[in-house]
Amino acid sequence: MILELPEPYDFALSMTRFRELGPDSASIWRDGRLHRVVAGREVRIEAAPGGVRIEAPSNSLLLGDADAIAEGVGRFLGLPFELEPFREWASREPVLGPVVVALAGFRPPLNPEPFEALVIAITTQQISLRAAAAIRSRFVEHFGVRHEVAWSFPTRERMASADLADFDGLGFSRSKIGYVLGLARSDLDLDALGLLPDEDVVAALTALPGLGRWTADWFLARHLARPRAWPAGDLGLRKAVSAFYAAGRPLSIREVRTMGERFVPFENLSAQFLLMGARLAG
DNA sequence: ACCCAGGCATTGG
DNA sequence: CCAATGCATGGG
Repeated sequence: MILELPEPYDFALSMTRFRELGPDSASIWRDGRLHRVVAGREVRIEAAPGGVRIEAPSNSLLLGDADAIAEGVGRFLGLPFELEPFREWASREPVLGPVVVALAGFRPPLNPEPFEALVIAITTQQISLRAAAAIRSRFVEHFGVRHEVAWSFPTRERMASADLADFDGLGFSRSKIGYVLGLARSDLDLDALGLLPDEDVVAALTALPGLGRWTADWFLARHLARPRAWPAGDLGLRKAVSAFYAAGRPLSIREVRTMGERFVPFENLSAQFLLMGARLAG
C-alpha cells in the first residue's frame, strides 16, 4: 500500500539516522528500504511517488491490520510534525532559513513507542551513537522477537521480568541495567504521558532513576513530537548551535537553553533541522 | 595506549 | 549551589 506524505518528502534523507549513525536491529536499513516491526507485523518501507510504499505480510491486509500499520508507519515517519508553518516561519530566519531550504524533503522521524524511546535514550547517554547502537542491537536480539529481517523491540513486560544476569555480554553498564529494569518495573503509565503538558512529562520522567533532563527532552521531541521541546543539553545540538550561531565558540548548556528563545514556538523542528544541517555540513 | 562520544548519579566541597 | 569522578563500548 501507499502512504501519502505532504510534499516535499525525501525518504532517504529523512532516514539518515537509520542509514548512518544509529541504526539498531529493530530498525534496519537495507537496499533502500527500512525494515521494522509495526503493529506486530514486519513491514518494508521504501520511497514512492507522493510518499512511501509499505510492503507488509499479505495476510495482514485480510486481517484488517492495514489501518494500524499505516498509522504506525505514519508516526514513525514523523507525520505528526507540521512542517508547513515551520518552513513559513523559518523563511524569515537568516541562519536557519537556508538550512531548512537546503533540507527540503527532510521530515524528522519519531520513536513511536514510549518504552523504546526511553531505552534508546538510556543506551545513548554519554557514549557515541555507534557504540550505543551496537549495544542496543545486542539487547534487541537478546530480548526481542526475530521476524524476517528486523526484530521487534523488547517490550516493557518482557524487561520487567528480566534481571541483572540476563544482561551479561550486552555491554550495558551496571547503572544502565538498573535504569532499564527500574523503568520497566515502575508504575508510571507511559502512554498517559502524552496527555500531560511538557513540564509535567519532564517531572514524571526525571523522577525515575537514570532519566534526566536530556532524556526527558528527547522524549518530548522524538516521541511526543512536542513543538517546544529543546534538548539544550544534547552534545550534538550544542555543537550545531555553536557552529551556526556562535562562529564555533563552544557553548554551555545554559547558553544553548537560553538561545532556544530564538526559535519559539518551533524549538523542536529547529533543533532537528540544525542537527541535520550540521551533520550534512560536517 | 590513549581520548572522546547526542548523560546521569553519587560524592565532596 | 558547583566541581570531580566512574561508568561501558566503539572508533579515531
